[in-house]
Amino acid sequence: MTDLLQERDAWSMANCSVARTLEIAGTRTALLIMREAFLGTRRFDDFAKRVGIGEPAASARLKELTAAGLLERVPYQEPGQRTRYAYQLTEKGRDFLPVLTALRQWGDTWATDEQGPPLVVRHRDCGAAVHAVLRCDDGHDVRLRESYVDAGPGLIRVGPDAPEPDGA
Amino acid sequence: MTDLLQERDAWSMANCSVARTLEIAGTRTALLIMREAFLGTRRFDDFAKRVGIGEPAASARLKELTAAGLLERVPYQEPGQRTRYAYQLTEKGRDFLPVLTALRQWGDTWATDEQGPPLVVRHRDCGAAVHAVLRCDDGHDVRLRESYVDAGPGLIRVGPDAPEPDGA
DNA sequence: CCGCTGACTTCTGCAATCATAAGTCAGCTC
DNA sequence: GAGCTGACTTATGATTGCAGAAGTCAGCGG
Repeated sequence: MTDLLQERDAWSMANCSVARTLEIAGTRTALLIMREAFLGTRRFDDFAKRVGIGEPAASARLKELTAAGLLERVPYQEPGQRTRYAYQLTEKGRDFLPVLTALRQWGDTWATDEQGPPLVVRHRDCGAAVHAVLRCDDGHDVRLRESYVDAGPGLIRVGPDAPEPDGA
Repeated sequence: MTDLLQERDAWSMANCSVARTLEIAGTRTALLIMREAFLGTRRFDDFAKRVGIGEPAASARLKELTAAGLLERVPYQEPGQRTRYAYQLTEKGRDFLPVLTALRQWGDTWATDEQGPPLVVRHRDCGAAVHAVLRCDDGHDVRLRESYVDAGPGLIRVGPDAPEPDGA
């Protein structure tokens, strides 16, 4: 463990990846819409009904997530019906699955009633339950408290010994 | 893949683990405070300053997270100072790390500027970067689109063939 | 070319969230 | 026991988020 945390006040969180992710999809309704998308929902009315939100909220969130590239609007046509549009996950959106898995897993562990979790996600090949786990690039499992924080290339230092503190 | 998703409207999301997690820590400020806690912040003023939020918001969020059991208020005393209280992660709070790791990772991948991510989390033993990955109980890596949704013990069915639809 | 339907959008108003600034409080130092 | 300091709490007002209801719109069927 380095002493990077000792100088915590010396770096800015302006470009924090967690904060940026939350800017894009950090509201309750946006995350629930992403959950629904992973559960196979594709149509506007179904999103609103199944997430349990009003149409204005569904509209705003779907528009934002589409603009951010997590969802895409694709035309489809049922026989004898006019062309309609569905919202489906892009690669960028599908890559969001670990976030939802981690959220679901935490809720399964710490916020479930006696009956247990309502849903179980299983591996297609073997049927075993899927979990989000932490692993390092060397292939080791990383348990809680077995990690430390290091400076990355995008770290912005501020304060006394910083190059040029432009912003706060 | 079962046809569970076909009957999507037949089950309620009242006890959805994702939704429950978001009820507890689903706001932007709560998640950022949890991030700060993992970065080692423990004191009230530091939380407010480093997260970049006002004191009322910090106060409310810390109170909620403490009440929910993710943080605990512990007394400490610096020499020559009166007793003060610090907020530190409980086991329940530490178990939240996969959520933040997944959020950070998505931001690192999809929302970083040219300079790259500001922080890198490394494995204490080997120094390699830590990631959130999906794995099944049989030990297989689960890639995107290699999972399906199954009914869990807590699934609540509603509608025509449901036992007794009490709520909406 | 008219009515119907699913997919939105707009309107209205309420409730929650948040920052700024000012006020309170406890208890160690002196 | 008065002052000081960190840790909050309490106004106040702006902003955002949200629901419900009503309105718009496009295009297929008839």
